Amino acid sequence: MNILSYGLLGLLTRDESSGYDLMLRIQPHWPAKHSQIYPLLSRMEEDELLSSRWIEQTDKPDKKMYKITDKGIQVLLEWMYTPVSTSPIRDELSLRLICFQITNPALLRQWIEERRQWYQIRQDYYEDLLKALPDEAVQPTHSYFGDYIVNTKAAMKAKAGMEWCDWVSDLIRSGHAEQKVSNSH
Amino acid sequence: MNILSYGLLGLLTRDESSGYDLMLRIQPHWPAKHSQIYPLLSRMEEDELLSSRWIEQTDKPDKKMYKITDKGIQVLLEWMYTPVSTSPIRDELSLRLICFQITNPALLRQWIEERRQWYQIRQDYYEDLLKALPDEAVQPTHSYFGDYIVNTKAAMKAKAGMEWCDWVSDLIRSGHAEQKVSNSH
DNA sequence: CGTCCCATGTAAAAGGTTACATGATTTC
DNA sequence: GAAATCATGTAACCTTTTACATGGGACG
Repeated sequence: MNILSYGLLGLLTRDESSGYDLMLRIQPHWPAKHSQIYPLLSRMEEDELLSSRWIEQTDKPDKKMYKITDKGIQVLLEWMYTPVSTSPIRDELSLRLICFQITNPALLRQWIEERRQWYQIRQDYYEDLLKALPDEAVQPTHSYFGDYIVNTKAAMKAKAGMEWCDWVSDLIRSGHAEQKVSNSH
Repeated sequence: MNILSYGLLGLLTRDESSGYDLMLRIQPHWPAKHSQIYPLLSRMEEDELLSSRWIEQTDKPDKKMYKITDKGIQVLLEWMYTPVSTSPIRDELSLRLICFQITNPALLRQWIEERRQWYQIRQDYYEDLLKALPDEAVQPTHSYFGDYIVNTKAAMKAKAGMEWCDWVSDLIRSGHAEQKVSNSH
């Protein structure tokens, strides 16, 4: 049982879902391909954390709907009371920046511009997800409160990324800077 | 040749380094264990991107110092002109939050508190790295400008994370909220 | 006396990506 | 006619983590 498996179990506490649908639902929080998800679901069914049934469809391919079992809920609950891990952050851009001097300043400007666009797309994406939530999700007792704060986190992180890009752009435009305090942008 | 390999090559454009030292130097930007780095360095030496020599030490174990070759610089430069990838973001906390309702509110408060502390430690860490840089690193022409902006990025991200934690804490303290606009905290 | 830092390596296992494989329906 | 969406699965490969393996010096 890895983190992704628990995440899938968690999604299944809300709705009965197909593997394909679970892939789409978990993507915003934990990118995973179908080739990784289908075997995990099979294994969890073997371990009796999930049960499944085939739904026949006429216009679309048939699908296998998964449901969490009592044992599944128990296993999920046990996980919830274990320490939360923090994932390592790996950004190729960082590795390029620390040696970008061997190239030219235009390349730096291009990277920052591209990255800013990427952050913008991400911010828009998560704000769309927020808009799709019911208004009552802002209340801590609401069942979608978790989605509300998680999507807000992603949007805030993207915004911080954009601010960093703008800060770098200003720095390279002016060619110099007064201070090197990180939170004085 | 994976991203980590290029990152190691990049660090070696600055100084001749041992594998152990490269591990310590790359950790802030790309977490990697020695067991991953040593084989990559060996392979790059085989491919003649690096050369090495043993340095005998009396008080510490002997070490193998790596130097980048002309071929290595060429390969690194080619990589610099390829598209920059963006790493997927995976956070266990997000997966827990979207189904935390099956537990209790105290657990949520605990997770946010712990996460805030973690962000604080990260911010302090990257600000210490910034303080260790020479003052002139703020200038885009300086050889440490890359480190300056990369460490600032990490510090800003950590700060954004803390702001999110505080925002969530406020939400759960007040028990309700007026708006659900992400950038109105 | 135990733990941390230095320093190098290998092996096995787990996690994740890319490619292979199939196939109907819808949309441009 | 091409591409995207829905829908499931397997196999090969690459990346990363954990564990095995060794050993001296410093510090408390």
